[in-house]
Amino acid sequence: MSEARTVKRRAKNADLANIDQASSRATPERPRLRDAERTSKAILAAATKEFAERGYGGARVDAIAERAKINKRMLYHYFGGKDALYVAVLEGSYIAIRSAEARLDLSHRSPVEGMRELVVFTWQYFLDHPEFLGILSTENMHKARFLKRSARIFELHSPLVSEISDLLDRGAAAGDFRPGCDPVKIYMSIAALGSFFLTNRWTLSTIFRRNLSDKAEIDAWGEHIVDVIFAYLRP
Amino acid sequence: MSEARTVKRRAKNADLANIDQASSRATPERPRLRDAERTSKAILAAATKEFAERGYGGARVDAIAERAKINKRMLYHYFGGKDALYVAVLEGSYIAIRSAEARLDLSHRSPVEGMRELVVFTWQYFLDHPEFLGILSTENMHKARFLKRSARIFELHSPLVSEISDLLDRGAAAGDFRPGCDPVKIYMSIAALGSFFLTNRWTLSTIFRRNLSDKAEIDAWGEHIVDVIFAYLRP
Amino acid sequence: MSEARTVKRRAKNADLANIDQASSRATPERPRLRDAERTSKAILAAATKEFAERGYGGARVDAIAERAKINKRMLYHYFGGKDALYVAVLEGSYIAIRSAEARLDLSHRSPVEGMRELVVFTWQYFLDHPEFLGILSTENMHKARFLKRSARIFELHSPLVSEISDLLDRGAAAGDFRPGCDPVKIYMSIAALGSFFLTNRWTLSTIFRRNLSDKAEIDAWGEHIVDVIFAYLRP
Amino acid sequence: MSEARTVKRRAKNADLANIDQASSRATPERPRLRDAERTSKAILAAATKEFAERGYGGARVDAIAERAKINKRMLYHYFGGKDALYVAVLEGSYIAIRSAEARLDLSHRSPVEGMRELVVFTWQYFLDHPEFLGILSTENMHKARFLKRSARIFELHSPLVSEISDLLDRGAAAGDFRPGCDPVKIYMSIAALGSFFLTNRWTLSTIFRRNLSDKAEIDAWGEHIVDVIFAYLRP
DNA sequence: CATGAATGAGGGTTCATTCAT
DNA sequence: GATGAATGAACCCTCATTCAT
Repeated sequence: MSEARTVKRRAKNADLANIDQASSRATPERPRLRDAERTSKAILAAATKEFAERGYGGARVDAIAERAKINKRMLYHYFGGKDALYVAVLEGSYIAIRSAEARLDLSHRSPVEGMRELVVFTWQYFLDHPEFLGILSTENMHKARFLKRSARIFELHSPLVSEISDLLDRGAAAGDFRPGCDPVKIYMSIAALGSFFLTNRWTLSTIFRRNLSDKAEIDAWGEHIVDVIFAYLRP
Repeated sequence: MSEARTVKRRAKNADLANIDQASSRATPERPRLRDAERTSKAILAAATKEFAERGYGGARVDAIAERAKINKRMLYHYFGGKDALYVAVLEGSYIAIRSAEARLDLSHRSPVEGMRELVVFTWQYFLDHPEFLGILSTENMHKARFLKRSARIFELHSPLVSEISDLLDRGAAAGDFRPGCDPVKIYMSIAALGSFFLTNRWTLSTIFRRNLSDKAEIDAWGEHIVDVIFAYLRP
Repeated sequence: MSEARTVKRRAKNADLANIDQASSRATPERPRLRDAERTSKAILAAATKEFAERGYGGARVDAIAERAKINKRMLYHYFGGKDALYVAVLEGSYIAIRSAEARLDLSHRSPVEGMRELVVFTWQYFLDHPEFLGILSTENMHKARFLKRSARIFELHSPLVSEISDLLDRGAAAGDFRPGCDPVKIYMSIAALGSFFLTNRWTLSTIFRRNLSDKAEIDAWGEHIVDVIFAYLRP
Repeated sequence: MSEARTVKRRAKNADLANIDQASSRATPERPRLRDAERTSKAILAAATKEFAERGYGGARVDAIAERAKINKRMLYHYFGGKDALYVAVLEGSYIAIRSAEARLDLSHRSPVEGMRELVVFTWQYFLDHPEFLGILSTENMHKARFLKRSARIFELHSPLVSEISDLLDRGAAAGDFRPGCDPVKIYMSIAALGSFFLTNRWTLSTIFRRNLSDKAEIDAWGEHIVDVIFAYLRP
């Protein structure tokens, strides 16, 4: 039986970059009533945290509802189910980082300056948005099963590749970078160094008996990434 | 994991380095002897796969029993429960990689040769043992809660740091490497570049529309890691 | 996600004709422990009642567990789920009536005697097994969705058609029945008159203000069926 | 149904005989007038289908609202709730068939002609109004719990009994029918043969491997009903 | 040592209904 | 009158674990 009724409604919020501000509002004196947009943003923000912290399987719908301070039923009302909510979180996470990245405006900077900006931004973004790394980790554990469904995800990323490519070309032309670098490899190297440190710092801190969550260690690693990338780009 | 179940038994198997051989038996002519050891190895191997593929929360005790082709009750008999089994898997995974690493015998190689060997070995090990990365990912999602319990995990890693340190010192003395490099940072960089590519290749393949599971891409990335590390070490 | 794990186990009891005796046992002093056969029969008997009374959708898994006095979990252990349990009930119901019918041994009776026996048996069976009619009603509301899955259901019914066909042929040859009657139509007429009265007596009693659940009414209807069928068969 | 919800409102529409025309309006030139009546008829028509197809328990209030293309809240506004809506559907269904029947005007026909007319009409009505049989089936599964509440239901049916009684008396007097037939039994036989075939054809088609939804089969059964009834009435 | 039946505590999801606008 | 957001009570099902044999 179990005649699955099709989900009628999906997330309405295209731009999820401002998840953090979801709970702020013009009229705080009426906190949580009859406000569809606020409710759905609150659900998304709560779900992002829950999924990031516990993974898809470990995330609890009840916990999301509680975090969002909404009735569990609303989650189904707005998103249709755990799966669809997760997909919304996933897309929202990518949209958020790519939107922030786009604001860097790398094309108007010198190659060296732009590259440094990109590395520093990426590292800082990872630091400020641990949920993003958590979501990625979870999604990869599932071999990107959900992300593959997303039609627009590639288009979202082509500007990033173009901008890095542009930086590399200009850098090579100016003699700042060695020529022939693959922009995707560069980005992946930046992301690898940043992401690995932050997501794996718990086991790394244990096996090396060194608290990698200390500010000093974190700052040092940020500089390290810059050093590594520029050493690699050095002509 | 959230609901910490009291662990009643612990793994009885000290040396878990030979997980791979779990299902083979040294003396097939004596089929019913040492079944206890064989059973517990089968459980451990099955659990390693299951935990790596699905994470702690997603792993199913029934699935482990089925993979190991043993009665579920045996799992409790030998390991005491899901938690303890997971800890055994975790320790076993670290022991396995560190044991293999130790066999590299870096101290008898030239700095450049030894460093290349370490990078290549690490990359190859990650490629050959996807469970290892899966286990790490899971454990970090739990902020190394289980690993912290392990007393001997630090000792397991100090030889690694020493050997890298020795390589770096010898390399700096010989003028092959720039001086002052932190061996932990070097190892983390190697691991970061390898681990990130492999664990995140699913989402990366999707967002960049480039099949990173292709042999050519994998091989290219292996060389890329070597390039990056040596570029960074260049005096 | 919801990675549906395939049901591993199905009802083990092929012959479900003796559902009623499911709860009787040789050693009643140990009522409900570690007895797989008894447990699964108890579940089936309870499910048959529940599904018959409330339909598929209205039946509650909890209610079945309570009726069977077993832990709800066992129901999934033995049958895999509500769907599969329902299918087991459905098949069991058909097997039960066809088994009882087969014991009539119509081929050794005279055509008139045999036909009367069939009509009376059918009526009495419907009276004694209200669950059967309830199950049929439910299954038809779902347009036999589940029954269609059953491979063996047709074979189960061909002996019935053969036996009625034989009765009709012999009756026609003896001049007792008019020739050319369709055995399926005859059976359907018998079933129609019996089934309709019993399943619809609740509304019929109300609209005609006549208590059709009275023994006198029931007996009279039984005779009526015989009259109608024989009137139709009269040469 | 088990959980009796207190009915707060009742259907406002006394005459439900014209359910079929629910969505047509007499005066299309005044589009926004009498929308209340139109809305309530739309709800009723939608509910009739939904209840007939899925039963009381299986029917979804949301589905009814969607079918009727009205806001769910309106359903509560006009009918008070699922229970009361169901009762309205039930009464409407009976009123509809009895109204149509009354238009047969059996008292002005010869006994044989009238009886044939009644049989054919009933069969055709069942064919044309599958919802009616679905509603009856559902209501009987609940042992006519809701129908019993209806005060006027008996009066609705006494004309039918009278007319059949009149046919039988006139037929017996004319030597066309055997005397002493019970009009209720006759009607129930007609209904039984027609209803059983249609409601049970899904399982019957499966067990006898014969597609009873084929036009040929349906037509043949209609004739069969006439044959059976007249065989029974034959003096 | 080994088996598989049994269990209780949730997990995701759905439903009829009410409330604020 | 009409809308759709909000709710709490189930409902089906799953899981790690224990118990009897």
